[in-house]
Amino acid sequence: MEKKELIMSAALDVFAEKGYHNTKMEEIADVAGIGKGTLYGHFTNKQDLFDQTVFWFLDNYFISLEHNIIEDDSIYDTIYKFIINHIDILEKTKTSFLNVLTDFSNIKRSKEEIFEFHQEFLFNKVSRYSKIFIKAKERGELRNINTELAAHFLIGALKGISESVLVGEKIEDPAKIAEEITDLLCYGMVSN
Amino acid sequence: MEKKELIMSAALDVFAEKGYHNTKMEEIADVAGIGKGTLYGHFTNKQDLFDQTVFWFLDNYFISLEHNIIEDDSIYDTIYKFIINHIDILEKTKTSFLNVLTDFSNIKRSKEEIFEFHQEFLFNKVSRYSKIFIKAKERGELRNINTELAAHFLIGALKGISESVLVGEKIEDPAKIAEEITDLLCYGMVSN
Amino acid sequence: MEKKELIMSAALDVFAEKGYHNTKMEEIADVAGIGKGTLYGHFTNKQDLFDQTVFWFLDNYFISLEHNIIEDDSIYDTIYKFIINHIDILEKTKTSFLNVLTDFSNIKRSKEEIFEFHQEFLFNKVSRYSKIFIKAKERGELRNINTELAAHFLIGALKGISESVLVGEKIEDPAKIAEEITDLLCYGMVSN
Amino acid sequence: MEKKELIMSAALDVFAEKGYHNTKMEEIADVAGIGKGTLYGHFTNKQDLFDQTVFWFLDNYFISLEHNIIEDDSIYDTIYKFIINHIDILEKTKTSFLNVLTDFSNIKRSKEEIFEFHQEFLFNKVSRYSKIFIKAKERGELRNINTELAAHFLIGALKGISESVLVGEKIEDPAKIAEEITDLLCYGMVSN
DNA sequence: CATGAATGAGTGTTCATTCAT
DNA sequence: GATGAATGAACACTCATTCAT
Repeated sequence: MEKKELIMSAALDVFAEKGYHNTKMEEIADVAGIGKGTLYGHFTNKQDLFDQTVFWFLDNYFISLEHNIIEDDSIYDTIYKFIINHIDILEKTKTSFLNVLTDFSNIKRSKEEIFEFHQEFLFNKVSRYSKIFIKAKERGELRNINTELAAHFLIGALKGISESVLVGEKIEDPAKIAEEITDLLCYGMVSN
Repeated sequence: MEKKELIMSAALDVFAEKGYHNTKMEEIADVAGIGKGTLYGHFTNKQDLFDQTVFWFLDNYFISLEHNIIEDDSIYDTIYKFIINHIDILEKTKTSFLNVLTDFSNIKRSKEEIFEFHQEFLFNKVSRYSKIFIKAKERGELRNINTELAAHFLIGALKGISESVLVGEKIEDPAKIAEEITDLLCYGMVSN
Repeated sequence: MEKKELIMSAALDVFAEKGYHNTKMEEIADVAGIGKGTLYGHFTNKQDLFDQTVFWFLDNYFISLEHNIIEDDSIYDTIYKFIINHIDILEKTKTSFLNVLTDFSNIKRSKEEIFEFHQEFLFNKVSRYSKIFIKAKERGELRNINTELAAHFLIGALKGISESVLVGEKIEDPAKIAEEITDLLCYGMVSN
Repeated sequence: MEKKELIMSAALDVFAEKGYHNTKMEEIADVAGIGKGTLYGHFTNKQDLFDQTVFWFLDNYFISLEHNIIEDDSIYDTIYKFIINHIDILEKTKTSFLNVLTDFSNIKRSKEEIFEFHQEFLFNKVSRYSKIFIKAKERGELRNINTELAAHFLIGALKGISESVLVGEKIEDPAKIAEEITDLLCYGMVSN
């Protein structure tokens, strides 16, 4: 792993555990096992380190999220694998990094930057999740639903899982949760 | 409005716009039109002001959320009114205060406090939303679904709406959004 | 007791226990059982309250110090009674207020004020103690010693007693201490 | 001189001149010619800086106090040299730091800390001064006097000298003062 | 290129003092 | 005159960032 990734990996851990404002550059350096000054050779400043770390994490997250999913998978299988993969990542990163993402808007930025960031980040996030629904719709599996909305449902559920983990709960049966989410998303809640 | 509410109202605006760490006590005082020192006559410290403001907002939020909803409303009508009310509150508070809530865990607290808070807050939040699904289930309107999960779906959708507003989008047609959400939650996404 | 003395009495207790800078005007008011604002009806400000309290205490202290001492007393008897009276006052005020006196110079004042105060206060203090030695010298009881110096010896001894009390020690045998001090001052320490 | 001593030296000057509570960390930094933040690299906080400075000063003070004193010196010579050394230190430090010492108990501490400190500090101080009397007693030079009491006499006299300096007086003739103090302590004040 | 000692701008909080009641 | 809610100046301390080594 190159130095820059080493730093982002350390930063990910610390940011995720403490949030942006409670994370000290020195602690990141300590966790990375390097000197404080070295951070500034790779990143302009704290905000830059945070931003790059988040996008680096997201890239990895979305790649991992699609692990094992193949083109032909039904929407059911796709979501099911999403959940399993998500829980897997949660356990690996040992933290609910997703929670940090909300921090994004709380970093001191100008209104314009916040706006721009949200545009980019939210679009990025939602569109990534929407993708699967759009594909399924194209395959004719789905009714004419609002795919973005479905993405938000899914994100809400994943957030709920993350929060449970954050509170210290152990995910005993990922398969069951995956089934419940998929079932509810697919068939709705009303009795026939 | 008594002084304490005046302060919390100002705090709500500022916290929601800037997040906990970027909010200066002085600014809250300025917005409230009072002196900085006066804040400390009503709240122990910044964190206390934040905590009380959040819970005060939540209480009002949940009361407003149930506005117009009557006992006999079907689950469809209940959710529909939820959405409408939520959008209404969003516009009134002019901020997406819900986003601040995530800040909660990011304020410097001991692990134990974070844990305790999350237990209390998340349970509070989820259970409030779950309630309507539990009731509907009791009335026989729903399949044997996981009501907490449904709550997370709904929260995800509401969060999505909030984020849109945060990004500056205007909610053109609340009714349509309400219908979409309710429809998707009720009937799922698969084509029968 | 008139209001002003009531206040000074309360101030004495609090200043003596906590020192000037750790004493809050509100606490003095509380102890005096009056409102905070009332203090400012009797004293210009905190410093004025402190100054007046100190001089008021000193006046009482020096009066009490000479309790029971009569014109004809020998220097031995005079010092002996001084010690006894000093210990008595210490127990009554329950604090070693003398320690506060050193605080005088530590209050924020201009160089000139500090100078002026010290001139007045130290002169006052030392001359009061010196007086007895001067009288005794006049009566021919003493050698041609430096009376101010003798006063400092005595003050040092009294300070030592006060400190013992401050540390929590109980003065078991005032008479013995009084005898030791007087003896040492009178006859010196060398073996004839 | 290493950085830490440089800081304590500056702190000594400022604390001695203004007292604990009127001394700003920034001023100490200014006097030391360093940045405010640097102080915190060497000391935990203001109180820690004060405590360490006091004990550092005391160590140096007591070493200097015994300058030139040799084992065989009579009690007279020992005290004489004490006074001369004390005046010498006073002039070198240009401040009456001894006055600061009284501040010790006035810094905000818990009752327990004050107690513990006094125990340690006073014992330290008095026992250091007592030492010379104890030794002289062992050599048979002295009557069976209370050595602690003699120490308090001496401390009182030194305090008196310090106060004179504080008030701006110049010590014209240290030798004379030393003689007077020693004489009075040795032979007492009563005429044969 | 790496380091970490040094920096100083920035902010939460205290408390003497004021003044409307 | 008495009150105590309101005020805001003042200060200890933090931590992102720099730069000499």
